[in-house]
Amino acid sequence: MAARTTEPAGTHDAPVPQRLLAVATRLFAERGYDRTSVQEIVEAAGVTKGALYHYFGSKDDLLHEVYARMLRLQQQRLDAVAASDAPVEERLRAAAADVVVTTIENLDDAMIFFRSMHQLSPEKFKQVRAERRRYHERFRALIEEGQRTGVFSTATPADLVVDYHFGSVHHLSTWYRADGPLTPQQVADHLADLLLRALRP
Amino acid sequence: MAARTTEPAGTHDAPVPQRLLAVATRLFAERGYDRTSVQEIVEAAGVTKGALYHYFGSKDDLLHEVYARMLRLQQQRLDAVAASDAPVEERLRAAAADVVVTTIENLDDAMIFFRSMHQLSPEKFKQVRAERRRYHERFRALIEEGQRTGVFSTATPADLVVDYHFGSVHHLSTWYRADGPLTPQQVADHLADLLLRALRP
Amino acid sequence: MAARTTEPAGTHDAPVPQRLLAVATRLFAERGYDRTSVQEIVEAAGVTKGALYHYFGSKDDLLHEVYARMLRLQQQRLDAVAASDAPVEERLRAAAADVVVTTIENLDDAMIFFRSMHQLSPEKFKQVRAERRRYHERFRALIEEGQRTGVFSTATPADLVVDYHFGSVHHLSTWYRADGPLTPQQVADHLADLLLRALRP
Amino acid sequence: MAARTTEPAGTHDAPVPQRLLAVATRLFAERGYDRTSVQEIVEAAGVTKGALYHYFGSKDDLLHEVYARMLRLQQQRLDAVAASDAPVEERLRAAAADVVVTTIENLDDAMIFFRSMHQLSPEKFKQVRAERRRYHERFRALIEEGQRTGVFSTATPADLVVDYHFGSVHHLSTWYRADGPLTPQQVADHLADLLLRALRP
DNA sequence: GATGAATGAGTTTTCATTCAT
DNA sequence: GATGAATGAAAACTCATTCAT
Repeated sequence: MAARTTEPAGTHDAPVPQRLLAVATRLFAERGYDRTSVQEIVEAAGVTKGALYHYFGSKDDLLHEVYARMLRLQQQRLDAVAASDAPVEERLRAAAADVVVTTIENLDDAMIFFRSMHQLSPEKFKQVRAERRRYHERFRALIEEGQRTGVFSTATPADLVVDYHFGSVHHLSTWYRADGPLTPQQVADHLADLLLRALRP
Repeated sequence: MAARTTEPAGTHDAPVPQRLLAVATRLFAERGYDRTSVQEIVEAAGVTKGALYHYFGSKDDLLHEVYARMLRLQQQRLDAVAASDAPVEERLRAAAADVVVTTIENLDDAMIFFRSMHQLSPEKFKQVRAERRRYHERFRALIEEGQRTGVFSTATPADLVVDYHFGSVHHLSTWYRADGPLTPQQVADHLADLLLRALRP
Repeated sequence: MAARTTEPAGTHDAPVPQRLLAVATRLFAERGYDRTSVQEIVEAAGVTKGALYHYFGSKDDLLHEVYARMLRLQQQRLDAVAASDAPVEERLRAAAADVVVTTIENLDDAMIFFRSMHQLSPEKFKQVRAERRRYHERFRALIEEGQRTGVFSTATPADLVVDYHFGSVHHLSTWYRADGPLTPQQVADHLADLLLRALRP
Repeated sequence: MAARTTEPAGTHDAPVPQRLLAVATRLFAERGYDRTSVQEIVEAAGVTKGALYHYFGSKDDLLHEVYARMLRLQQQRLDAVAASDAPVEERLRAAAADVVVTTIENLDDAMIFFRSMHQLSPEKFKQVRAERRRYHERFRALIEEGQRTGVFSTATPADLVVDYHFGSVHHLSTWYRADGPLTPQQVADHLADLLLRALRP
């Protein structure tokens, strides 16, 4: 927490590629991918276009990098939570809350994730979707486990439950404001609670 | 319902403005607003650029029209449902399910709605957001009514519950496929059920 | 002949597409296709880039148009000459001389033809090559006719004779100068004569 | 001849400058000078840009080197042939055939020679043209000698005869295929024969 | 009402070359 | 000898919009 003040890491005098990525993330979140020009990115990062293309093959690569970073982070956190030996409802609650906190803490990435995915090149899009699906499946497995063991209601297909919850995660970037009344953890607890309550038998 | 076969209304030989709007809706949903050129729209509609600019002041106007149509439709349906004198849980269930069905039946509009809102000009954006807020408030009022009368749990702020549910509605355009296993009504029933179950005291 | 002074037709205030084509032809011949920028073309033609792309789909299209014009002209002249009922050696001599005169009279086109063919897009390249082949075959048929009837020597395959002659035509753009000692017709007569002498039995 | 298998000399692990030159020759012939980037050359040669600029002052230098190599080779072969004391028609036949064989054996160089000459810097262009002219003059001297001594017809200026023959040599890179029906020597014999037949008094 | 030629500022990307290490 | 990061100018092409007809 000490070093982190207002600007995202890597904005000041970090190595060029990191600086470019940090700046691009901010701009993509602010104005959208298509409305952010390469020119704006390099100006904000204080380098030339040549430098950008030295490190990234295309504007699309920059976007993909944002996704890769996010996917890596989320998969790794979910794996950690799901592997604990707590009861399944606690594992699900932890996972559901954790993805909310992580999303809020990286709200720029999240906004880009949900809004600009279809602007990736088709092949990169496929790749991201595949990784995303793996993530969803891990999450769904928790719900199915609870349904099998009678802890959760089977009234709703697990698939749909997953989409229900991730819809609300997705939506966070639309309404959550850091200066609002609730801390990330409070929001996370509420949303996880809603999920668990909906699953009561 | 009778007339709806395969093509969206207004594609064939409807009056020019409707035809333009229908074509633009499809293209915006398919490739995104920024990636759809005015040229593509007029070609697909079989008219010239001059004709488009005769009826619409700008490309942005076309997008705004999509929003206006959707907002009008949803507000009107919610008003109808909320005004009934059924018990509050039934009114909420009906409203929650109805917005799902309506969204699925206008999935192109919905996709555009959630994905391209920030591409509206600032003033139109504000206008749309304001109408959207009114809609949410109406919906929230139902939840608050249930909470006041003890029918719904007060564990979660009504605000958050609304966002929870609309997150899942928003998300529909990401995963719902017409050729999937569930009909729009079945999805709607499940999602409304999840909401009501989460609200059980 | 009256109107033709120094500038190629269509340079002054001809319709925009013709003007663009005339200017592009000159520049492509002067500096080569790759070294001629679209910017230079539109500046020389006194229009904007948008106008160019209104009429031509790409820079490549402009190049293709030069080829199409040249191919049309040559094929039509060869057809006329070959269809006469003069003895075969006279028809061959006329064809051989005519292609030289035509080439010299359109030396810019010819230079582009031989130097920039491989810079066409692959599909257009194939198309041009196919038309070119038809032309060569028509020419070869004359030689084969003479060989069959004993007028020409059969020492050399007709194929090779065609390539021999067209090599020299191709080469014209490398060495011929309008201010040199020989008129186009004189050069044509000499080259046709060399061909006919080489074919004496 | 013994060592020549499939790859051009200097491709495998020859010293860096030779490797660069071999790779550049292949790429220039394949895609043309302007369409070959320095990056592609160094990648194909397995070295870095720095290395290239260590040995060659510019991309243009690389092209010039191809020309210098070709010109050295041809001049030296013509000198050898022309210096023999055989009758002039035999010397001319030998020279005419030899340049064909040499060109076919170095078809990449030949293609670059005729197609990319005007892409040299002006000063190098002049230099190459001057050497080329010397070569042509040596060749023309043979024809003039034959004309003076009555062995060759004087119907055509010697100049034009030279251009006629070199046109066909130039043209080889356009049509000759190693897997075609004729060996290089057969092609050479035919073309030399055509030249000699055309020169019969 | 409607056309389509034309604009001009914009887009992403490429590239030969340099230079501190 | 050799590296590879960085430059800066230029490349082809796109696009929403306007306007004389």
